[in-house]
Amino acid sequence: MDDSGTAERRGGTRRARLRAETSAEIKSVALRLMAEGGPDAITLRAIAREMGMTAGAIYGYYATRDDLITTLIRDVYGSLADTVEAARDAVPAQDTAARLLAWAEAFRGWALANPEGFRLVYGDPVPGYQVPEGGAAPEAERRACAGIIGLVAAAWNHTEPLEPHVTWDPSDFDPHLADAAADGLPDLPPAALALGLRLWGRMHGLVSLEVYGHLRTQTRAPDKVYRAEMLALVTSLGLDAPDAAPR
Amino acid sequence: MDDSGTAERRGGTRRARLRAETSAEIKSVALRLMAEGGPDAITLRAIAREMGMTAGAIYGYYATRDDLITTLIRDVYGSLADTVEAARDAVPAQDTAARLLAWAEAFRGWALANPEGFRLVYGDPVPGYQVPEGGAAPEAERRACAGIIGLVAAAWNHTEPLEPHVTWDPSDFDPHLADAAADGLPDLPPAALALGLRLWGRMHGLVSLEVYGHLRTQTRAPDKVYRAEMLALVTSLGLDAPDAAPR
DNA sequence: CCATTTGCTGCACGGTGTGCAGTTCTAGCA
DNA sequence: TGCTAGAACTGCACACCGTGCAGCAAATGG
Repeated sequence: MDDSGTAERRGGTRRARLRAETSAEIKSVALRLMAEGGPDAITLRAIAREMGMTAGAIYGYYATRDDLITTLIRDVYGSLADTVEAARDAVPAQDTAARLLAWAEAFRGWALANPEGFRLVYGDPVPGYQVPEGGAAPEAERRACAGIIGLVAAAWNHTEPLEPHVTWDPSDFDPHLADAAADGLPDLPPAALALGLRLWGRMHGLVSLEVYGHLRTQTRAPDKVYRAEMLALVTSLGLDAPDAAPR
Repeated sequence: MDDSGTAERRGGTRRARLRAETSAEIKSVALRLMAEGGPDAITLRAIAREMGMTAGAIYGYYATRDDLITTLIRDVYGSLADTVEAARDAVPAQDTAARLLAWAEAFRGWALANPEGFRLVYGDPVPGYQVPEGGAAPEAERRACAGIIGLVAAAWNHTEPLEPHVTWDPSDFDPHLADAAADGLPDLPPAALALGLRLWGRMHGLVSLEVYGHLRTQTRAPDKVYRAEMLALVTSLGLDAPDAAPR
């Protein structure tokens, strides 16, 4: 059925292909289980049961349960980064305020649509999982940070005069942070990096409270609260905030 | 040694006292285990082992493991509320900006000193734990919210003109929220409640990112970032921010 | 002094992650 | 085409976990 002899030339041998498919199926089953029953539902035995295998068989694909979780985090964080970047890029590049709002709304929307994914990425992912050194998904996290900092950079001319004069040192930040954000932007001052992280925290705060159920006990309109905060954020950057109900 | 007959009149019989002590010891051992080995270390068997008992014995004090966790959350959240309130009250009542900053710094300080407690309260507390309906510690959470909203109320005269005009409905918020904050404050407009929640989120965001290890991979000075954000927050309320380095 | 209540043990059940000996199947060579 | 090395998988074991329950011992209270 297949050219076993020369198969290695065009994308790996049949064995390797089957292996990759099984590995991908493990991940997809794990994600499905997580979506259905929460992060606690990710158990090797459940995955194996679903696939008609034994738990031990998974150890042929992932050295340990935490390795599997780390891979899942990488994938999920990547999908988050894709989502917010797509939302941003659906808005004309000139309208920085709208791009920032689109990013922020997409972030909250993704988090509420994938609460398990949000917990996986930003919280205690799963019983007993230990985040590996250097973070679980450094690449996607840098993408997210770079995206926000890029928006800050686009607004920086308006924003800089409004910022309090705190003296920053470039060494206060991860070197990759400035590099990733500086796509065409010659040299962004460290204060802008700090502002980017602050914006990140500002978006993360309300969304995190909401995902973990702390906000809904206090208000019935978390969306309005979040939107008001994001409008205030845009204003604080010196940008013109659109009207309250743009949609 | 004690008057067993009339003991019930002054604080419970000897049996009840011993029972209360054992119950308290269970909690303290659980907290110690959590501080040493993370939230995952809170297992009934480990607690019992530490106390020279059997796991089953704990069921005489707490109906289920989740009940114990809920009690722990209540205690820990209460200690957080105590800490931030004390820090706020150590500052003269007139200086609202300084009181807010003290609150914010105490919040971050507590979170970094008790990361497990922070996870317990604001994150997935422990493997498989389900937050009971209405939240695990509604009383302490209301205290925390009321504290922030009280600070907003104290600043409201300065702040109101700066706020964007979003129309809020009083029914957007939990009725208890306004009640708890309105200690002598006759009727706080809903916009101030919304602002309080937004401040809560703004403090929570950076601290949460830092506790879960997302901030340190991007910056070496999370304290500076947080402080800058809090100074900007104070300014955005229309208050005079103190100098950058008050201590 | 005795009956009752209470606290606890010992054990069982089903669940978990993790290894390892042994078996089955398949890929690739002769 | 047949054969063999090795990959993939099973079955089982171990040590944990939360949770119940029968039974026992001690403290309590009349």
